[in-house]
Amino acid sequence: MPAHSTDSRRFAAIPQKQIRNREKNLHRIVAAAEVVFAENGFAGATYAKIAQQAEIPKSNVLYYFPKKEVLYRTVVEDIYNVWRYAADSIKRENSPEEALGDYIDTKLELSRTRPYGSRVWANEIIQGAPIVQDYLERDLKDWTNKRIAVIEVWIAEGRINPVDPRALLYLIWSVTQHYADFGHQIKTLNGGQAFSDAQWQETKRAVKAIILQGVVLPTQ
Amino acid sequence: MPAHSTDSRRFAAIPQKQIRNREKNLHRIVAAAEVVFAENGFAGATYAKIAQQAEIPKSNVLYYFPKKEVLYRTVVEDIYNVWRYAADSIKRENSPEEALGDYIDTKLELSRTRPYGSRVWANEIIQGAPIVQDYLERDLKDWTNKRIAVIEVWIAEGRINPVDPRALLYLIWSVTQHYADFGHQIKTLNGGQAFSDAQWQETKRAVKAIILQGVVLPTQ
DNA sequence: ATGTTTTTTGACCATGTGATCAGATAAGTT
DNA sequence: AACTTATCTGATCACATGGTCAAAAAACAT
Repeated sequence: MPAHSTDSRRFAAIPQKQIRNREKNLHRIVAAAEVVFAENGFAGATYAKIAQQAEIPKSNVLYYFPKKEVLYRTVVEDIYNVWRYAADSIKRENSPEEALGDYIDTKLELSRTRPYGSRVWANEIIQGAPIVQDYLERDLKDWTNKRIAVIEVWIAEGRINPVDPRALLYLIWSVTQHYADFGHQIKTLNGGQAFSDAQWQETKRAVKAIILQGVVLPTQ
Repeated sequence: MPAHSTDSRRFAAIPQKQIRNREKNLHRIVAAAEVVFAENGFAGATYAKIAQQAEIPKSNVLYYFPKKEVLYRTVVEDIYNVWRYAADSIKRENSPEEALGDYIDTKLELSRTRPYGSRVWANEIIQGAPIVQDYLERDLKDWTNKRIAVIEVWIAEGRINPVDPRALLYLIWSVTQHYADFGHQIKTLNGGQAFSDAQWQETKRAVKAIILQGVVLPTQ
C-alpha cells in the first residue's frame, strides 16, 4: 500500500542510529588510518595502531576493513580526490598571475590542513605507486596534459615567459607538498615550533613572489 | 726487530683478502639496503629482501649488521653526507646566479644519480626523523643558518631581490629532490620512460631559469 | 514479544620476520 | 703443521601481526 510504504520512507528519511554510527565509525577509522599510514608507511601501519588512534577495538576496525590494503586504498583515494577537485584555477581565460597564484595558495593550504594525507601520497609514490598506478596513468596524465596546454596557450599569447610547462608544474607541486611532507624538518629548523598563521601567510607570499616573477612577464 | 715489523707492515700495506672482502660485502649490503629501504620503507624492508638484493645469504647480512636499525642508520647517514659535502657553492664571494645555479645543478644531479638515497631520506623525514633528529638540530640547522646569512648579504648588497631566504632554500630543496622522490610519477607522466640525458639537461635549465629569474635582479 | 539482521568484541591461529646459535669453512699467524 | 681468528651459513626460536571465528550485544522489523 502507498500509505504504508510512504510511512516507512518517512522513517527511513530520518537519520537512523545504525547508519549514523556506521558512517561515524568509517570516518573515524579512515581519519585514524591516514595518520598511522603517514607516520609508519604501509608496512609499518598495523591494525593495532590504527585502532588505538581511532579509539575503537582492533576487531571493530577489521569488521569495517577486513583487508589492510582496502583501508590504505581508501585513504590514498581520499587525498587524491581532495587535490583533484580543489585546484581548477588553471584555465586559459584566467590571468596567469591569478591562476597560478590561486593554485599555489590552494595547494599550500592543503599542505597545511591535510599534511598526513600528503605524506601518505608521498609514501605511495616513493614506493612506486603500487596501488594508484592506474590513477597516474589515466586521471593525472590527463589532468596534467590539459594544464600544460593552457600554459602553452599563455606562452603563445605572450602572457608569460616561454618556460617549460612541465618543469613549472613540477616546481609548484614539489614546493607546495614539501611544506607537508617535510613538515617535520621545517618545524625543526623553525626552532621546534610549528608554523604560525603569519608564517603560513608569509610562505604563500614568498613562494608566489619567486615563482610568479620567474614566470610571468613584467607588466608593461 | 725493526726488520721484522717493517716486513709485516709491508705486507699489511698490501690490501688483504679478508679486508678487501669485508669492505666489498659491506658496500654491497649498504647499497642493496638503500634500494630496499627506499622501495619498502623501514618497516617494509626485510633482511630477506636486502639479502636477495645483495645476492648473499640472509645470515651473512646479519653477520655484518646484527641490528636492522644500524643498517638503516648507515644508509641514511651515507646519503646525508653526500648531500652535505656536495653543495658548498653558496658563499657570499660567489655571484648569486652562479652559486644558486650550481647548487641547483648539483642537487638535481644527485637526484639523478642517487634517487634511492633521496627516497630513504624522504621516508625518514616523513616519519618524523626518528633516527636523524640530532642531525637536523645540529648540522642542518647550522648549515641552513649560514646559507641564509649569505643570502641576506646578497639582498643587503642589492644583488638579488629581497626574497625570503628560507622560502628560497626550501623551494630549491623541494624541487630538486622531487625529481628523485616522485621519480615514479614523473616517469609515468613521461610515457613510462625514464628521463633521457637531454631531458635532464632541459630540466636543469628550466628549473634554474624560473628560480633565478624569480630571485636575481635583471642585470642592468 | 519474537525473530532477524547488523554490529561489536575477545579469543585464537597461521605466517613472516628480526634475531640467536652452533657448526663449518676460510684466512691469517706462529 | 698447528693454532687462532674471522667469516659464512642453515637451523631454529620468540614474537608481532594480519586475519578468522564464534558468540554476545545492539538495532531493526514484524
